[in-house]
Amino acid sequence: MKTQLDFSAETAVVSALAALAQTSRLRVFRLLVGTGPSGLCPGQIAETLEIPANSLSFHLKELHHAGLIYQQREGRFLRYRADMPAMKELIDFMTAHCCNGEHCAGMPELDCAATTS
Amino acid sequence: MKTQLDFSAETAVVSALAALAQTSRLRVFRLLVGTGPSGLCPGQIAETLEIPANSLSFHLKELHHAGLIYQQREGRFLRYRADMPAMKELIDFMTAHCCNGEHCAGMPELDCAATTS
DNA sequence: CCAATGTTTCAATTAATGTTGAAATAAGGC
DNA sequence: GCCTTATTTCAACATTAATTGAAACATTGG
Repeated sequence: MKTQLDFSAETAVVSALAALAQTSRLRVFRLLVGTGPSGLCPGQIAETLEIPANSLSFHLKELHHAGLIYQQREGRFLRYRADMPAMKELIDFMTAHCCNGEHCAGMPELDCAATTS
Repeated sequence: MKTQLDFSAETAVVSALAALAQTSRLRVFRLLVGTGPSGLCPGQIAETLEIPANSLSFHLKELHHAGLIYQQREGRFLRYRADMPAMKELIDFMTAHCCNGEHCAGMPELDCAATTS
């Protein structure tokens, strides 16, 4: 078996990782995960995390575009929730490509000088 | 129990996510994971992924600073390997804060108009 | 010591990202 | 319809990240 990478889900994974690779956004997402199906409105998030409303809006959009959260209007409020299946997919990808699915050991040594033919 | 976030490992997690949130770096890391303990030298990585040597060096440094890979000199070669325990920690963090450790359901509804006291 | 190869650093450029204040939009209550 | 509140958009700015060519450094072999 040859060393080979599967680039199929790559762009989606990179987007999701990038969305979470920022302090404010990671906090927002964790907060939404913590509140579960009830979700939260931007006002509550902004107050809880002390993020200005427009900055938060920007970050929510990023998370939304990455497919990690979704929104639902409720009157004049907008409720955001974490997309748990999407997050599960991300973790599954990471797990699959971290330890090749299960273990992390045992590969034959390669000679650095021997370039791939 | 109150909604509360643990910011302890946050900066490390953000760094690791940021390191992986880039196509070239994700490919490099996945390649190193794939080769396991034998690791690879920059030359091999550059050739395999068709990344210019200096660009690769930049990305390797980023991954290294994020603690996801480590290097070991072997003569005039430098061997890079994925830091599997570090990756496992990252995945564990993600898992813990994705579904609160295990499940993803059941939280009481909150009223958006009711701000946290 | 010199030449050859592998790898990194440097400097410069370009592109992308995060933040902010002010203005605009959306919906509900009067 | 108008006021109030919630949320988003816009424009501008500051910061940071990615890419490249050229030069420098490190190590081995002759």
